[in-house]
Amino acid sequence: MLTPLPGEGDLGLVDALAQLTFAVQGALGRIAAEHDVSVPAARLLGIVRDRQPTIGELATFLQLDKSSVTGLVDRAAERGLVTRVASPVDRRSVRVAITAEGRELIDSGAADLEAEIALLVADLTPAQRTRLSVLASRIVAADARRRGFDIHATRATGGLSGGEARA
Amino acid sequence: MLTPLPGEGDLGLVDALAQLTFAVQGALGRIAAEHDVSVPAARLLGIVRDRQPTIGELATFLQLDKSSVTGLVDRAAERGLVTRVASPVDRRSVRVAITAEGRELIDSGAADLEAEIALLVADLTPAQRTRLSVLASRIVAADARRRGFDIHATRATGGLSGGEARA
DNA sequence: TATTGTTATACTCTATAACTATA
DNA sequence: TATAGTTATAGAGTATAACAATA
Repeated sequence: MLTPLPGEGDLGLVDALAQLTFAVQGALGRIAAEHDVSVPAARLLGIVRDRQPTIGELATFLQLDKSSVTGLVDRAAERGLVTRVASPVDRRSVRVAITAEGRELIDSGAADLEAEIALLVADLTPAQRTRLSVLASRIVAADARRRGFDIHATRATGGLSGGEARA
Repeated sequence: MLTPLPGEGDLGLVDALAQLTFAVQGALGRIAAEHDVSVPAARLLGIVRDRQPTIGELATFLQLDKSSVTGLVDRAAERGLVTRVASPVDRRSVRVAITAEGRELIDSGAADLEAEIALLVADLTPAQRTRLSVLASRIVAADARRRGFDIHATRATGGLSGGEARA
């Protein structure tokens, strides 16, 4: 048993985390839809907001195949949200950069997400919110470490960044 | 500010929750893939594991369009994981029931998920895990209430059930 | 030879609109 | 008329396999 003596109204750790996940993903999906982008596209913007990763790095960050990232970047580029920048050192490689329009979108979306999360945790006391934040951070940091990512490179990206990595 | 005085290593509530979400969804995705199903299909199985909802009810639970649910059920039925049962009271309506094969798959997947979550929270003390479970449960319950769902109808579905509803 | 990225292809998921059949 | 569900269609996301360009 993962949860020793689950109390009244406690779903148990597994169900509680899974359902929390669906609730947060739902919020992300609604916000992304309001801005006419998909969740993966929003996540891409969250990452390139602070970096200019290569396609391969993005594939690692997002745990997707390179070809999937090609398509993701294609569609975001068609919409003017990102651009491909030729690498000066390796002519096989490209770096993905955010545009002004893309930055505007992700900044606005991040603010919306903060508001949605505030709603979601409205029932918790400030102390409980801090506790949750600390516990979630610890889990994410451990997971990132396990996967070889450097979570401390993370900035406040509105949470749309997903896993962060060191180049 | 949602997070009063974020401490060392604290990502802040928004980023911590969002990234936790991606980590859990990643685990869900890996497990589903191991069983050769998609995450939405696994979620469908998690719901029909304990109920025989109509297409419309599923659409409400999953926050999807009816036509999306039709496709989801079509593909799951082709694979022998669920079946459509004619409603005796309303001949327009169908109920979706899980098959023995579907049940086997979801039971096995739920066990895998429990193991993955255990890994994810390996760094936490038992007391911290309980605390996290309680906080997450409270958030999910409040969200469900807000959306008009009855979370207390929930059973241990391996967390694959998503939002629960009263018929 | 190995790596970076793209292309071709196929499947799943999703929504909108139009439809059928019941109620 | 209204409701339950399906079909037709289109677009996004994803992976695999094969490929071109460069290292």
